[in-house]
Amino acid sequence: MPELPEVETTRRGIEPHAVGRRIARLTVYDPRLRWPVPDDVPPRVQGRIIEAVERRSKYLLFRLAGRDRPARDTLVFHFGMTGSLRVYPDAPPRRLHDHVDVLLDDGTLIRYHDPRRFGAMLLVPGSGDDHPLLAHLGPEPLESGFDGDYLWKALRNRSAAIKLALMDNTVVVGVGNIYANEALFHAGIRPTVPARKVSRARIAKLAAAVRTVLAGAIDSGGSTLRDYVDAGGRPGQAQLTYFVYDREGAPCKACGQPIRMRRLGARASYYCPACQR
DNA sequence: CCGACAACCTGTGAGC
DNA sequence: TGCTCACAGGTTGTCG
Repeated sequence: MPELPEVETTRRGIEPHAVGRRIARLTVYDPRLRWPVPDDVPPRVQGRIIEAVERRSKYLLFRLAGRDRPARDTLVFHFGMTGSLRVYPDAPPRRLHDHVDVLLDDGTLIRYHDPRRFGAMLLVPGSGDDHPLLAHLGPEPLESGFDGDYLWKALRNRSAAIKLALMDNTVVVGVGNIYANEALFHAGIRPTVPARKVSRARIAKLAAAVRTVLAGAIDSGGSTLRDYVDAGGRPGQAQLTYFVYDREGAPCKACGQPIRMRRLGARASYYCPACQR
């Protein structure tokens, strides 16, 4: 499910229900996620106030106020491929693959659901900025640190295919397989080109395309291919705007040529042979 | 250092 | 109808 737009859409759906509320109870029904949820997470989280719901990369971060002393901690979720976090005014019956319930003091329930269990939930001290998962992340693509100059400098010595480099979290965060394909289409760059061979001007175009593609997908409520729903259970619409992803053989929306698919690494890569050089 | 690949899981759709 | 296989939004870890 989730690249940056889906996580951000989820964050926006949860934030108004959660900020300022106290966690009444955290229940782990099935701790088997990417890393097993430690037994001490519920007692360490219960009774604490959620001060903010933020996003870094594809991680959703609940900032928890200190219970007695002012130390803050962060409850981190990652959605893997099929994870989703939903808000319910009243708890519905549990379903298969529901893993965690976060019950708030006004009765609101936030429930984590993840069939494939590639997702994670962990409690990290403080802001978590120095945690191994978060410490080495590149810039946020929608913030000011990410622009054509930055991306050119980050890629100018990389021999890997541009699409693989764009999906590298140390270069820029949040760009997964779908939006890497889409951004490269809008920039007119073939996914297989070595990153360092792309001109500075075309890299600038790519940085702009990453931003517009991600921002547009957030506006559309994210992409729903199969599982993804937002915090209110609604599917996204961004998949309706794809130019290349999962469109092998279909005509390019710009020039009519059939879209092609190649595997790069183990990931399907889609491109227009005429528009992308 | 880098790249290639397997691994972690379940569900679904295609093909036979 | 039912079996088997390939593949799916992500990331980590290992090997060469």
